[in-house]
Amino acid sequence: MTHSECSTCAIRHRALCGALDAEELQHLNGIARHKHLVAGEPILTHLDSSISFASIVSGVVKLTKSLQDGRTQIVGLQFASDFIGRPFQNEANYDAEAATDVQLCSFERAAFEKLLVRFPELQQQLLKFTLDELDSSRDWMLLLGRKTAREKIATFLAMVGRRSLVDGCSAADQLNFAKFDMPLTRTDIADLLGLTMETVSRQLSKLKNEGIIHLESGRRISILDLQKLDQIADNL
Amino acid sequence: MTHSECSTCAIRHRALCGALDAEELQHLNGIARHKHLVAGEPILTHLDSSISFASIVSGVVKLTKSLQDGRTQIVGLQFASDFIGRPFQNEANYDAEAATDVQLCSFERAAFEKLLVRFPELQQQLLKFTLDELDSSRDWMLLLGRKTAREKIATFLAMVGRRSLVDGCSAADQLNFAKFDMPLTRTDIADLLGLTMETVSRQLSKLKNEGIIHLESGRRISILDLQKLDQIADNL
DNA sequence: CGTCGCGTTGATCACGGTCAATATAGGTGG
DNA sequence: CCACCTATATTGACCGTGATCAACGCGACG
Repeated sequence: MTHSECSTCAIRHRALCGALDAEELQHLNGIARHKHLVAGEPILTHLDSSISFASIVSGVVKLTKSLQDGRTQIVGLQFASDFIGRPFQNEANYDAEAATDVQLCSFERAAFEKLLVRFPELQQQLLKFTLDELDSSRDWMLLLGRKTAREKIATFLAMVGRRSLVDGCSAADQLNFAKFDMPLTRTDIADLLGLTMETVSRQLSKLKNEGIIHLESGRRISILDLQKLDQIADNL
Repeated sequence: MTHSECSTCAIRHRALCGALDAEELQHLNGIARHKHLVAGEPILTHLDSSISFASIVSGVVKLTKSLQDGRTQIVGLQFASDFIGRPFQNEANYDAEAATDVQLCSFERAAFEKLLVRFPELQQQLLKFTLDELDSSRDWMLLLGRKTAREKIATFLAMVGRRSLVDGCSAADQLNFAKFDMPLTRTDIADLLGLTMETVSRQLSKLKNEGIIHLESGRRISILDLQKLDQIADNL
């Protein structure tokens, strides 16, 4: 809940605020509040959007939609430097919740929307972010509509693996190996890929037996052959 | 290929240009070119984006993505007044093609992007459009990942049916009935819903036998009970 | 040490896919 | 205007992937 200094912020140049110069940044900093959430905490609901807007400083956030009978689909995974919230509309049409412990840099709605009008660079950055998200949601539509369970799992592992290479800043020059803590439960993975958790578990076991990945203690995963995963993902 | 007068344009107030006042509109009009495409014609490819940006004046455009082996997913359906193109990036990561005959109001890339910087209202309108598209792509992810074939078809029919109520300006006050020409082939519908065209055909026949819709001559469809479709769509 | 949440594995089932035959509708030329 | 042709759509029989139901394993924590 403190005003910390933006200039030392880990996501200063990758996040939305990266579009602003030092002087403009002061205004954003003035309305920013840091929040820490533990895994499972809701961030915003289609009913109550307690936090209007935020940049993710660390951790993973899942965006979900559900049918009345409980069937759930994760419609977006957000990582450090990603933006959360639905401008120009009081309520989002999805729920957001912390998948891991999460640190947010959050903004109150009215104040943030004022800055959006005042600084076109900020609005342009938000537009770029939104266009990128739209691109990846279209990739995901192809996955959900047309890929097999095996291809889905491979696509997902390659994605998370690559992201951990970047974030973890690993010295893996060969770029064919990754080791990370899976930020999602098996059920979450199922809800992201449009599968059941049993199918997720089976497919992971299969990849393990084929020597493509290694599963130690539930959450800890090693990708032994990232290239092979890419091949499986796109059916090459 | 003519400069027509924007003030008489059918989509003047619903499309991107709706954000501009008469004077600003002159600048946009100056770079606009009208194009007519027949069904099946490509609009932009991830390889060649011959038309950089455009508003749809009439007709339906489908955005598709494919795997190497030919499996295809429609990742977006665009109607009159919708915007086409990928700003801030030379190539889109999808293909766009005319699903029906289409009239476009198109813009050359560099000129349009200049206007985007010059008129923040235009950029804001584009942002709003993009956010709306992101919302509906998330709705579609829920459909693709979690709905049954029957629910998918019902959702789709209700969507197209409602849209035809608006466009066709029908006097259907009861709002429970719609009649329209399906703009997509069965294969297109299958690619949109993540099904095969056989399953699409079977589900349509089933709805027909249940008296919820009426199928005359392939493309012409009547929705006899729109409310019932909504119930099926969301499993109420 | 027992409980609880999470994950794995097995047996069976059903939804939707595949392959194939037939039907219908536009479209073209005689 | 009809005969023909090809696209597109419907229907049927069968099959396979992934869902469902259920038992068991395992680790964390009180």
